[in-house]
Amino acid sequence: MRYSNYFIPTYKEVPSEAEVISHQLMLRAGMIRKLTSGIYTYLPAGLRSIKKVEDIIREEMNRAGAIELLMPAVQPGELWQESGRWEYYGRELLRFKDRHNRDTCLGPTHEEVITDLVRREIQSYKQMPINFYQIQTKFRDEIRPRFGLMRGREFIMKDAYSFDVDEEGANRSYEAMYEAYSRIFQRCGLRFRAVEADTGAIGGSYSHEFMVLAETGEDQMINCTKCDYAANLERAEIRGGDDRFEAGNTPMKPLEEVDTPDIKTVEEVTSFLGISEDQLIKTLIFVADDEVVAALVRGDQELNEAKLKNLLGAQMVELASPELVAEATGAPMGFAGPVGLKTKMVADLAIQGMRDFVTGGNRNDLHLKNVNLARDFSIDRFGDLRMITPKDSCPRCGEEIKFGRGIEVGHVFKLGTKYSQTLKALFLDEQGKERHIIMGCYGIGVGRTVAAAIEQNHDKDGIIFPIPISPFEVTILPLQMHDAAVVEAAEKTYRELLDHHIDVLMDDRDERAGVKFKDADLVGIPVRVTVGSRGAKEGQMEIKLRSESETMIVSIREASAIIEEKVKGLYDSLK
RNA sequence: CGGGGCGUGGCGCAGUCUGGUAGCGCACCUGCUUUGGGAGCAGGGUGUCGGAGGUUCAAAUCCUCUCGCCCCGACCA
Repeated sequence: MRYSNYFIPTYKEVPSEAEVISHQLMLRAGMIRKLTSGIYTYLPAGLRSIKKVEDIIREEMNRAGAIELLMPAVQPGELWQESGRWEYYGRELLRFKDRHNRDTCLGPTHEEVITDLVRREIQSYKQMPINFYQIQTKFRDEIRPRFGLMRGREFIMKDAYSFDVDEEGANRSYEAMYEAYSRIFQRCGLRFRAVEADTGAIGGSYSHEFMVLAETGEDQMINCTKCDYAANLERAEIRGGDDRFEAGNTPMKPLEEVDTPDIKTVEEVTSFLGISEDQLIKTLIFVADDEVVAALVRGDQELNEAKLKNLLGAQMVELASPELVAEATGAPMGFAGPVGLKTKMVADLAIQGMRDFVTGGNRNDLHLKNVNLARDFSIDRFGDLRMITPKDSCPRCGEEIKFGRGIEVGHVFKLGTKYSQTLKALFLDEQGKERHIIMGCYGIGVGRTVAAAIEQNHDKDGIIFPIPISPFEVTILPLQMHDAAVVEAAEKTYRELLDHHIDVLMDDRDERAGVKFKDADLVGIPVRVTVGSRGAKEGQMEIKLRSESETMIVSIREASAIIEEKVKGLYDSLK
């Protein structure tokens, strides 16, 4: 490709709208432009990167036995009503009516469509296992799009769906995808980690997120410093025993009412009563699929909504509105407590060992002291409901854990029969018995992968692309376009590299040397070849890697062979 | 949806408080010089000051409404 015949509009200045480095650099390097909030045009160089990631994904998916197809972006609401998600997916699902007034939506994910296809086409155990994937534009009407391609509303995603006859087969499919994902991100030059994750709105029973390690990441995760346990924050289990307190044999003190005028928050109550936060129980009122539920956690700990949802087996949990809290407890927000409360009650395990604690009194300006389990109230169900903290230890081995941040670039789920049940995807087994197909689903954010790679690979001058996903592998900079010797040497090398199928950008613009250097660094092309008047006269040119500071001087005659070696070496380093 | 901020030439911004004929840098066009790390000089073009309404002799500036964007939070593969 010749630069003069191409389009890479670079910026010298940082656009004010961009906060994170990958967003800034993608704008500055002329890779993307924003159309409106969360919606971007991929400019030619950006598209090249995207395509390279897609190609790597295709290769590895095909290698893992998955089959590519392409499903529609526009989907009938009817299907979503059938799966039940029309109601539960929330406002992220962009809905509208077509001219016949039919409910319609833009696909944020494709479980419904693929399951519909499979239930029509797959009847027999002989047709499985099978795994379909596509690389396609998704639309999710995110509450708050941000950080450029990191969280867009319209974005390119690879989604795959596996179909198996039994649990064992489903596990094999899951493992195959897990392996494929590891290879994909390895080849993209990313430092990543697979962590256990909650299943969220997609549903299902088991999942891993592939996290690219980055301080600017939106997701928090923990990992064990000793064993290989790693999980995202929502998922991270609490080690049994960490919260065990010795209740002791001292008798329980009598229940006592205390006036707490306008004292609501944990800090206010504890300082007013002169107690520590772990002597208090927070009573949080939730709505879980239309049912009001009270969830109890220790005052110094934080409730984990994902765990609450799982414990209740609910589709959706939401913190109750102040009006609903008043209705359920008989008191304004801030005075809820378990004693005398009529709603269903669940509690974190840490509550079990507590003795003589403080709770709200379900009356305005009232708290209760010396409250005790069993004597004063009972709990419908106990479970691990709280957020993990740095003080906790690894749930597997008990060693120290570490907190980190990451960017979620991929997610693999075991879906089980969630969708094959609601959408009635059945097959006949060897005995001629009708059974539900066992599913898995697997996603990769393609644009986000490029953004994450930039987040991990850049310096003050710009992007330092891992070669497999760089828009170009090599750029040639003839510094004096009016010097025939320079142009000739550059053209010769350019032709030779093209002949060897190297992706090379020839900067044939009539620009000053500084401009060409700055642009090459900004765009982050991994191998830079410089041809200058002095060198050309002596039959030499320079090779420099974007990731290194040394420059290598080679003869024009050998240049293309050495460049090819360099390119190969960069690829090999990511195997 | 709650809180905060911002909309002035393609980009980055000043001007708004205190109303008086819209400016700077970069970019762009022409010419000359320059030519290995975002050149210099000279000349030039570029704006319904996000939109609508109002106050005023006069509005980028004051008032009302509205649209959009960004950040924090809630929320979310």
